[in-house]
Amino acid sequence: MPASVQQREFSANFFKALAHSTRIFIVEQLADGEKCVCELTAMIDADMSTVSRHLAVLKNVGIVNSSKRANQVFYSLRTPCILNFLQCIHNPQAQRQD
Amino acid sequence: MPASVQQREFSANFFKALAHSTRIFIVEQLADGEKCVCELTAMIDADMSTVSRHLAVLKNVGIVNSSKRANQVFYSLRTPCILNFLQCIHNPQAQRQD
DNA sequence: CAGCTATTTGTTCATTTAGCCAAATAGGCA
DNA sequence: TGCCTATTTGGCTAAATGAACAAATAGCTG
Repeated sequence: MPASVQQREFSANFFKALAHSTRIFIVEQLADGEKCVCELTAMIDADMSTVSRHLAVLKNVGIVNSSKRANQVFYSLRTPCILNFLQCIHNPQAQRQD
Repeated sequence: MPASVQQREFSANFFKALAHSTRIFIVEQLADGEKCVCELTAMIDADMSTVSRHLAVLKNVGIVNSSKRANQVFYSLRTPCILNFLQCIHNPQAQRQD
């Protein structure tokens, strides 16, 4: 699994996108199904513009998808394996798969 | 899997530690077994002090272990599930495990 | 002990990021 | 069309990060 320079850049950007507790929260919320910006904003103590930017960061690396219906934008999780990895982070020993 | 605020902070710091292509490279190299700072520095186009700081970042969140032997410090990977996750990042669809 | 090698840490500078507010955009609906 | 709601984007400031060089530390070895 020797990754190329481009692959490493991509991976680093992917991790960067997850490197914020608000974005982790968003990912966890989307595990239950899609949500619009307004729903997420209601759960997060921050401006809607801030939440929108967090979502843009996640979308930019393909972690979430967005679909516009009426005048709302719904975001959904596109990379559910993040959820597995979150478990591994908190319990590394139990998750060895080699 | 509703995480607590502290868990999310921890996860975010974990991802932050991986959010740099040099640190991804280090993790990949350590997949083959432990390496000392000088070996890693020889592979990376950066100052040894920079590599040492990258290793400190990884160690700080428990991604790597270090053990000093003679006057060298050897680093080893403590969270191998990162390697699985790297694969998932590049091929999300193939890795659904639900 | 003195000198050498490996590593870490202090300092500084440039770049990036997060947040808010305000303004712009887009899609209903009267 | 004109208003209202939902969302994104521009502009700004404060804080965090990454890198290099130099200095400090730690452990050999003569």
